[in-house]
Amino acid sequence: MGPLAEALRKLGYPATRGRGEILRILSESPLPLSPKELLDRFPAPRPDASTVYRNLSLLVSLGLVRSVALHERSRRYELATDGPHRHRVVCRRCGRIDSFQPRRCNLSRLEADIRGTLGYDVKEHSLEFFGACPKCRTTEEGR
Amino acid sequence: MGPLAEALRKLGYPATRGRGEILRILSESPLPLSPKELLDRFPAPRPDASTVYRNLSLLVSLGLVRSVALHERSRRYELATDGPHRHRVVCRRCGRIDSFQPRRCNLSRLEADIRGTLGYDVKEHSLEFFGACPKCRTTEEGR
DNA sequence: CCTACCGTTGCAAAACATTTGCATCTGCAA
DNA sequence: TTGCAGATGCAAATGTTTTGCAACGGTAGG
Repeated sequence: MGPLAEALRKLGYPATRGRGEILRILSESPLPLSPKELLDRFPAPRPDASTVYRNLSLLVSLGLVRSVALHERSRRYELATDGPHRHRVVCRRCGRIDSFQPRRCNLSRLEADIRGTLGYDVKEHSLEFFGACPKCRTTEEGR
Repeated sequence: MGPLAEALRKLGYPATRGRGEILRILSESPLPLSPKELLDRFPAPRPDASTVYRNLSLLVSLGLVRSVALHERSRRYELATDGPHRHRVVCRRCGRIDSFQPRRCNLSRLEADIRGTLGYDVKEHSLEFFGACPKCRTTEEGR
């Protein structure tokens, strides 16, 4: 029984198989997954889609999982428990996604500005880059 | 006939009423709008939702409009033609959205890193902040 | 100003994503 | 081992976005 079961139970929620699998699958994926992709990677017996949605939203509200918005039709999800968050780079041409960990987010200054100007207490941010991946870049040059 | 009609025609697409209205409505909104909100602000006769979707995707592909992802169920859209892009601050509690224009995006260094490390030619980025707005902050303090 | 053509629009329906109600089942604590 | 709160499966509702098709409208050329 992993630390996730522990974390869940500590928060007062049963550590069911579905929840454990979601956390395991996300932890094994280098990229954030859509609910559909997540479901596809479930070992049999697969839970119902509604169960996956319900659990994702529980895990998000508990802070164990976080959503990633890549301007697609559906959201993606990643584990929020290992280390600082990651940033994404998406290829506009072929859809390839890469992620990287910033040395350090030098956005604290900007966050302080926001607090001063707009009065928000900023707790999180998300930052995504869009462009052309190495492969598509060379293809694109012949335009 | 505005400069938008001109821009459209220059690109080989008819400047229809629907397209003009989308650009006008977006230009008058301080915040990015969902397709639904956009439709709600159309003066009668309102176009069909499918027309709005079709035109949004055309305008995005032409670079006149851009999508904004705020981790919601549907995307939002904003004008891409006036000045540099804006960043968003979203209140996790009440959903309030504010936007601001960064003095300058000091992300060029990060973009150079990405080019060097991952090989991407980065053309755009989006940055959103999440937290508690002034009003919700005071409410929250009593937790 | 008129015409023909191509692309756009409305409408209906399909496809897809997400949420909800309810009866049944399961994890957990006593 | 039992009881109960909460989780799950299933079906259906809801919301979002896409698509097919026939009718319509904007534009360029006459």
